Amino acid sequence: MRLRSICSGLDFDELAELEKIVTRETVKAGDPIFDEGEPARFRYNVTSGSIKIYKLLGDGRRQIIGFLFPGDFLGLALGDDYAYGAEALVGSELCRFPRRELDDLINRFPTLENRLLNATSNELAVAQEQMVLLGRKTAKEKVASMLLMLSRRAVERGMADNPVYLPMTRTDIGDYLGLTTETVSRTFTHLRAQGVISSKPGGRVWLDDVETLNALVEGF
Amino acid sequence: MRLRSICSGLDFDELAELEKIVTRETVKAGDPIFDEGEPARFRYNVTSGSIKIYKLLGDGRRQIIGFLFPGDFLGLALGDDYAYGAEALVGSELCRFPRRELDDLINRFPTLENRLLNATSNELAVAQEQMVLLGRKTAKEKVASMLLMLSRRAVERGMADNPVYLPMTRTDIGDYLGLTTETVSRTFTHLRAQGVISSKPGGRVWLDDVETLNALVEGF
DNA sequence: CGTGAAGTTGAGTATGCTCAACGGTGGTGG
DNA sequence: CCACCACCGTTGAGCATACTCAACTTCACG
Repeated sequence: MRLRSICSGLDFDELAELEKIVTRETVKAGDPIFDEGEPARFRYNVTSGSIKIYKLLGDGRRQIIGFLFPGDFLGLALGDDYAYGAEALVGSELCRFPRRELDDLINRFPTLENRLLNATSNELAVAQEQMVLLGRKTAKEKVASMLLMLSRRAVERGMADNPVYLPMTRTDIGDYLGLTTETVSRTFTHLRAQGVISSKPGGRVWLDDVETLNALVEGF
Repeated sequence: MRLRSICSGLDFDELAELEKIVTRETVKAGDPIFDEGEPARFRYNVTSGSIKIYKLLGDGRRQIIGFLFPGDFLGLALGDDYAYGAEALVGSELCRFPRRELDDLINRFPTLENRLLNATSNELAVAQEQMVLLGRKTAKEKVASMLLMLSRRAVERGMADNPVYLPMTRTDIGDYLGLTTETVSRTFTHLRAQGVISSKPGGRVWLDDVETLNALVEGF
């Protein structure tokens, strides 16, 4: 289970080699995993919890470039240093692979490389979708898109699609959508007033009117 | 030369196989290469010219997710359909590979797959950088970032770094930076008035004060 | 309970958008 | 060859969406 995503479809030899170099790591909510610009000594695979990855500008402005959930990779980028920082949103578990050794394995096992190519292509498509959101959507459309994205990803992990769980703060949501906390808060209030969503404490949001949410995402 | 980027580092057998399935395609300025949502029958490699790739919202809002130059790949994304549309900015040449056949070759030649993984990882890093631009930078910072990006990419292709060539319209620039044409135009005027850049007809822009441009990019 | 962080709401503002007019340029056809 | 026309770029005036600053409330955790 803990190597589910990276390992499924691999044969016995490959799995054994991966087991040899992996280290399990447990982090608490708010713990940094690595910082932007730090030497990239490890690559990771999330096995439980949720992680945010972000980039910073010189004056402290922050852009969250992704939220990661079980099965997602972390630290795959090229280059000697991490291109972004990573921090746990809630208590999480990770598989940690020394970069050198994992890259050697990737070169020796084409199945593994193929798996990584798929994961990276997928991440690229998600990033391109996010560019549309950041460049061309309104605050309401941005929030609607995020809610449906989280719902879709929960389904992918075999969870319920409807009460969406938001483990991140309003500030995190703002830094992900290119908005301020205040605007995020007002937008939630507005969607709630319209009867599109309803929320209960603990960061759970019900999607009451998925039709309207979808229309907001598509931009009609 | 025409297969430079996809082929360098490949051995004779691999090159010969690629030659067997490639078709050369020439397009004029403004010609579409494929549309978003169309079945993805081909993958491409740009050999000359420049291409824009973009995604659309239901009401026509457009986000340009990248400009491609010689050596860049096109249509690599997963899925049966193209996730974005592509159109030539100027007269361009492309190498076209039937998707099935190229994917077979990729599976047979790990060197080729490794090359694609690198290209995709690189594109992902660029996309993440663009998310920071779209979500957190001001109009002036966005334009400065784009100018330096084009300068850097020109150098990568062995061209001069300084007079930057802009083969795209103000509308394209706006759709790339998440701005309107008017704001792009005003920002250029402002940078020109400040003595940071100067421009001559034909879309050539001189970067006169690279220090200031860099400061704008880093966000201090 | 008390404390600090997170969330919400309000008032005023600013950055960038909309609508509009005008000038330049390149391509086309008379 | 030149006149016309469409497209592109620029500039202006007014406006709107989202930001800033600020106060207050709620919540989680000791």
